[in-house]
Amino acid sequence: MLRTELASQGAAPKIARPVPLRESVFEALLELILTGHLKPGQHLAESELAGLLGVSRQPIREALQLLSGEGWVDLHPGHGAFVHAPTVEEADQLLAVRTLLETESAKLAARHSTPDGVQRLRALCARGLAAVEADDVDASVAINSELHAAITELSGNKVLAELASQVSRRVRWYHTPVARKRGRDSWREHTELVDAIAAADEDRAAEIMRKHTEHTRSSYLEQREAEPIEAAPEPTRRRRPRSPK
Amino acid sequence: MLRTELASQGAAPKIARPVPLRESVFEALLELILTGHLKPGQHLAESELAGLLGVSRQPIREALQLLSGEGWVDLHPGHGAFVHAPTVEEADQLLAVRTLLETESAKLAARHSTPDGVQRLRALCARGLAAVEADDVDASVAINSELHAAITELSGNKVLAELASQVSRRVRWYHTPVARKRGRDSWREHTELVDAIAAADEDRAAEIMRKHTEHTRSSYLEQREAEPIEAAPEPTRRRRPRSPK
DNA sequence: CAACTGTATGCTGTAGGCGGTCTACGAGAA
DNA sequence: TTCTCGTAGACCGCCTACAGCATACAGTTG
Repeated sequence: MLRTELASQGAAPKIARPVPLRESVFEALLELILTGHLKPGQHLAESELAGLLGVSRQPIREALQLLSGEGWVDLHPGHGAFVHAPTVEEADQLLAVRTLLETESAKLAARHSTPDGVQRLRALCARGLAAVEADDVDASVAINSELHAAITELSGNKVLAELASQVSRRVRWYHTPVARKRGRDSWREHTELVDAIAAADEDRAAEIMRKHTEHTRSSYLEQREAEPIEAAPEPTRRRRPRSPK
Repeated sequence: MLRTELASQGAAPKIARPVPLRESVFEALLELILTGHLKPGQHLAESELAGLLGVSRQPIREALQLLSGEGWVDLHPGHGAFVHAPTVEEADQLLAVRTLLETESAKLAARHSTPDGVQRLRALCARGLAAVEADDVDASVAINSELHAAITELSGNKVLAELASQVSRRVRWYHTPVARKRGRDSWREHTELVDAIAAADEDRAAEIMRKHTEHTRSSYLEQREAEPIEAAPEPTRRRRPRSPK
C-alpha cells in the first residue's frame, strides 16, 4: 500500500514532476519512522526500501542522506543506514538546546511583534485550545509546532528560525505522549506567552517560554523513564561498526 | 590538477576505500568555495564538477546534498545547485545565533570544567597567541575554531556542540579578514575566557563570550560594508527560479 | 520593431548494472 | 567442544544510460 501511495504520485510520471521523488521518499520514510514501523537501531537496506516504495535505489539514497542531515538516521559508510536511536541523555540535551533557541526566539518576537503577527498567534492558540477540548492529541501536537514555528518566524531572525524548526521537528518524535498528559496546561502557557509578545515584554516572554519548554522537558523525561522507546529487535541483519565514532 | 588530487586518492581503489568518495568530493568542493574558485551565486553543473574532479555525477550529487545541509549551497529542485550567496542580513543573523550558542556553551563549560579540559584550552590559547605573534592569520583562524570547538565540547552537551560547530564553520567563511584586523585583542579575550572557565565562574564566562562574539560580529559588519563579497559574474549559465521560495 | 512561438541543446532526476566488501554460516582442525 | 578458516550470499558505493524538463535562440507574425 505504500507502494501504491508513491506509485499514485508517480502515476503521471511522464507529464510533470514538479517535486523530486526524493522528497516524497523523504516524507514517506520519516512517516514510517515516526509511526514506529521502522524502529530505532534498525538497519535500512536500500534495495528493500526501494522495493517497498516502488522506486529505484537512487532516490532512496538521497532521501536517506537528507534524513541523516536532520538526525533521523545514522549513515555508517560501507554499512548503510540505521534508524537513529536517541538515548535519554541525547533527548535531554536536545530539549535543552530547544529551550535555548525558543527562549531567544520568544524574546526577539516580543521585540519585533506586530499586530498582524500577534493576530496569527492568537488564531493558532484558539485552534490549539479547540483541539485540546476535543481531545485531539495529534492535532494539538501539530498546532503546537505551528505556533512555535510562527513565533520563531516573528523573531525576524531566519537563521534562528530555521535552526529552531529543525530542532523542534526532532523533538516532535517523542512529544506526543507528553502532550497527552499536559495538553491543557501547555495551551494556557501558550496564551500567556502570546500576551507577553503582544505587550512587547521581552523579558516576560522569554521567561514564560523558558519555563514552558523546561516544563515540557521534565515531563518528557519522566515519561521516558516510564516507557522507554521500543528499539529494533536484536536480529538486525547488519551490525553497526563497533566504533560508531 | 584537481583531477589529480582526487585521482590519487582513488589510485588504490581496488584495495580498500575506508572513506566514501562523496566525502572527499565534499571537502574538495568546500575548498573551492572557501578559496573563491566557486563564487557565490554560481551555478554548479554536476557534469562539469564530475569532469573537473574525475568522478561520476553520483558522488557529486551526494556531496552537493551534504553541502546543502550545511548551508554552503542552495539546491533548487529541477534547476540544480548554486553556491550560497549570503546577504549581509543573513550573515548578521548567523553571527547572532553564533553568539547565542557559544555563550551558552561557555556557561556550561564553566559549570562542567575539569582540570584536564582547562589544560587543553590553555594549550590552544598558547598556540593561538604564537600564531598571532608570527602574523600567521590562517593558523590563527584555524586555532580559533579549534578553541571554540573545544569549549563547546567541554559544555557536555553534544547536540549543542554539534550545532555550534556547524554554525561556526559557516561563519569561518567570512572570518579571515576580521581575524587579520583584531587578532591580538581576540586572543587576549580568549585567555580571559579560559580563566573564567577554569574558575568555574559561569556568569563571567558567559559574559566574556558574549562580548567576544559580539565584538567579532560588529567587526565583521564593518568589514563587510567596506568589502562586499564578490559575487559570480552575471552570465551565470542557468538562472535561479524567480521564486527562490 | 516588438512579442510570440517552434526548435535545439544542456542539464537534472531516475533507473539499472557492476565490482568489491562485509556479514553470516558451515566444515575442518586443535 | 571450541576455535579457525573458507565459502556463499547480501549489500553498498559508484558508474553508465536514458527520459523529461528548462532554457536559449532563431524565425515568424502582428
